Amino acid sequence: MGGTRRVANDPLRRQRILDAALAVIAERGVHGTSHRGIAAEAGVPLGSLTYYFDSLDAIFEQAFQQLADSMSEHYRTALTQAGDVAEACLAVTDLICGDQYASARELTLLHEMYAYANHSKAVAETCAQWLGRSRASLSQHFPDRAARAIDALIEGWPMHQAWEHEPLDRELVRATITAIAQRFA
Amino acid sequence: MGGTRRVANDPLRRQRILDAALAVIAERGVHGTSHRGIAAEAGVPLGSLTYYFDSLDAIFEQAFQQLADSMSEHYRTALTQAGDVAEACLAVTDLICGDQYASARELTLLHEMYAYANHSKAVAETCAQWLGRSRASLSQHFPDRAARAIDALIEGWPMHQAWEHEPLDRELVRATITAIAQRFA
DNA sequence: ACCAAGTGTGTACGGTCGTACGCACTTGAG
DNA sequence: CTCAAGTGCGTACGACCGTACACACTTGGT
Repeated sequence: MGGTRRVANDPLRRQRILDAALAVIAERGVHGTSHRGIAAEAGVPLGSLTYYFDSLDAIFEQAFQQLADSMSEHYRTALTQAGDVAEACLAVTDLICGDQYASARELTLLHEMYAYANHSKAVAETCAQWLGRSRASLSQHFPDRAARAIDALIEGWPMHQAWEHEPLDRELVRATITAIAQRFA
Repeated sequence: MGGTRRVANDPLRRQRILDAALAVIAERGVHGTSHRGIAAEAGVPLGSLTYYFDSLDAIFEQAFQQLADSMSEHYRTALTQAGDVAEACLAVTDLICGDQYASARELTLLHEMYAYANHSKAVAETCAQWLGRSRASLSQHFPDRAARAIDALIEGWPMHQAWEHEPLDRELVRATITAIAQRFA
């Protein structure tokens, strides 16, 4: 029953468009991102974008959703690998200081996502989910109150660092995390 | 010597344009802000914008500079009024939880500024200055290491809160600040 | 009074944007 | 093979954008 089934010729194209969108946003910001820029970056014709996505806003929404998903996942694995609280503190320190979470590209994209979320209901929801998942990862090792405080720190420290000229003091970060963990143990 | 001196008819106009720019950015984001939108908000003709400012980027740069200045000032007075470390901890708690620094409007504008700074040398410099001044205010009461950690928290916590549904736990914030202050006393 | 020069604005132009849409191509059912 | 239906794309259109600029207005010096 139900009509004939057709198969997409290029099922990866949709994904490549989303990747290209994030690349353009990282380089030029949401304010400098257009259908044509994304199409050029992805190497697909302009018509493809309107075929796969309803609007430019829809592209942003789904691209940011993908960003949040991949960051949540990275976040989760980093904390799941930790065996005890001490290791968890170290994992968090790496998250803050390392080039993994805090790479310039991811930080830039995060800023763009937060800015965009203030004007998009859908992306605001994405942010809320990403927040919830990051706290859930933290809760594997820390009590709720500590998780909240540490989460705020993970957010704020790399953001501050983005405008700083000197590198982040790794030992200072570790000591701060440990102090919070002990305070709310 | 030097030609004749002329006087501006409306010396406040420049300032009103900058205020209008921030209003439009807060409401529609940088990506939705145009010369015409700002002109309508300020109640001035379109030509005024190109007369007072070289380009739209220049307007953004100066509007964000003004934002950073006013926030730095608010920040500084809040901390200067504190008499000792305990009062400073309370002042910081207010900064994080209160509606003053953390009002939805200021938070939105901050997100927009950070996002824009990744693509503008001038605004990046504005961010760096604003960061330096906030840490200087903190240094009135806290040693350098504590100031850095607390500063990160002030940045991250309200940002996190923006996507949270329940209100911030004021007592948790105070306890965290105090713990950091004691750890690096 | 007259003029040079600074102040302010309405309009228009070239360009880019988001999106719609007609058309070619592909494919599986009959 | 035939064809209906889904897939994919080139092009075009109306809207809006940033900016330039010609032109009026105001004012201080002479």
